[in-house]
Amino acid sequence: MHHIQKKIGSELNPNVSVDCVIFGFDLEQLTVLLIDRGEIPSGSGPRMALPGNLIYDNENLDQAANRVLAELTGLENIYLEQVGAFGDPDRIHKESDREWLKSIRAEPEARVITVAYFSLVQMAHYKPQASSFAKNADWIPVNEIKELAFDHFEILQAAKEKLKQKIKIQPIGFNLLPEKFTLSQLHRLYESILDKPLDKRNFRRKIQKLDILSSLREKQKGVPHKPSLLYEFNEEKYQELTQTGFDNFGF
Amino acid sequence: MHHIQKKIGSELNPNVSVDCVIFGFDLEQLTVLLIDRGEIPSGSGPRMALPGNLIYDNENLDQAANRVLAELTGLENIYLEQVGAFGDPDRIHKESDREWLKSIRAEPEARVITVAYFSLVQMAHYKPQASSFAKNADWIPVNEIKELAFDHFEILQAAKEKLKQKIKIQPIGFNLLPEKFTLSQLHRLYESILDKPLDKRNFRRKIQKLDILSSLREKQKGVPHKPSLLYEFNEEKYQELTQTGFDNFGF
DNA sequence: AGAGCTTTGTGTCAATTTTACACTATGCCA
DNA sequence: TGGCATAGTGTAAAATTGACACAAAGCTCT
Repeated sequence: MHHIQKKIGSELNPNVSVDCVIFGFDLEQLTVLLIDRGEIPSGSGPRMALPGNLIYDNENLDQAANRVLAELTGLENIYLEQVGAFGDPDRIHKESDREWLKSIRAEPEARVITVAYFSLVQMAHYKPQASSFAKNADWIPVNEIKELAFDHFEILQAAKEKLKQKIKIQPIGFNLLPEKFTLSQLHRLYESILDKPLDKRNFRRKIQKLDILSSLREKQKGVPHKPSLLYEFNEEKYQELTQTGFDNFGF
Repeated sequence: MHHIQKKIGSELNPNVSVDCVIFGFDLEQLTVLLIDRGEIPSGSGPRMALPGNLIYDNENLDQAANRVLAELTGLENIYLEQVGAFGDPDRIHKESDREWLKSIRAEPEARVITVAYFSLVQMAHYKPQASSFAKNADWIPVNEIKELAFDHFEILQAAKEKLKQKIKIQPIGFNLLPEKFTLSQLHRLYESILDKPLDKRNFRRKIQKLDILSSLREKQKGVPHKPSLLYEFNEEKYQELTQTGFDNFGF
């Protein structure tokens, strides 16, 4: 991202990049923040790609991922987790990709391995930054994504799977919801991530039994139907729960 | 590993290495194959390290991990799974580490990120290769490992955790056992990996209900107690099981 | 004001799974 | 033959899961 000033005394490492799968939830379905690389000169490859960049030699991988995220979204201190490293020697092959890579200061001929992360953000908090990328960034429902540039589709699949496994073990889903949310929204979220229907009553029962939600004395307003009670995630109660060795939400 | 001939047309990538956490099971506890780097000139750091090496520019990460594994153990086609990428810019700091790195052709000053894998091998299959490393390689019980060179201890922890999670979802433990094994051995294995006691009768019931073992009409011999029946893992039955969408062993 | 629409919120019962727990059987060894 | 060590087995109570249907609340439209 050429608008970012190069840090003094640091160099881009030509061999290692990070890519971020930034998940959001529009209260209906799971979405991912993708970048439209625009019309590509000679290429016919997919236009959409995950945000990412080369790392600097003086930052660690987590820092690099946080940086990429912040440059694009302006968000800091958000949930971020490594998915893994990807990198076939021939992962870059299209002429169009080379052009693109030059634009982010990568050397098109270099063999690059990329470390993928996924992050969970509240879509409402997202404010596109004035970077060259953010202009072309957009939330796309995961289920509508059929292909991506480079090996990004493969990375997306791995990120979805990791998220799926992780949410069975930790209640990280709250990072995707507003502070105040309804049980129905939480229900939809779990269905989206686990990619299967969950019985409404059984879901509610299970969640309530965990006792990690605070019920607010507050209702939805302005909805054209019976308004729902609002809830908040209760970090303290969750900490108590984990201290008992609990690590299985049973989904 | 300087005894390995450099592949024609390939170069070592100075920025990316792989490290392998090679798990074994001595029928009592979980062990890891570590390399003793020997007396270190000026250093006081830990002598033991995970096997690993830089990657070649013409191999992918999985291939590199398989290569490291084969160079050390002579084993091929064994269970291997990525743990993740590690790499603080300052992960190498000791003078002694620099000497060591030179010996594996790494550039001591370069910033290296490493991609960690874990693999599961039958200890009985392990035959040390005639490499400079294998002479000093040895199986160490995981619970006795208190420190390792570089950031390898952190990697080991991550590998243990990954193995723990994975075995709750897939019956990969069989890779650590001989073809024929007893239920008690399997029981001990699960206890070692999950790091908690499991009730004997409940464990046996659960495993048997899965119906992925073939009972052999054969008993242990030469043991100074009642001999146990021997079992084999039944790959076909496991495939049937997974085709029902099964992905939770309930541990 | 009332009818209709949409989503919320709730309980029970049967089936399954989990947990806790102790004694007999078998083969080796001394 | 007695002692030792581990294998192998069953049950009952408690907890969890899965399937399932209808009344309540607020909005909208007429």
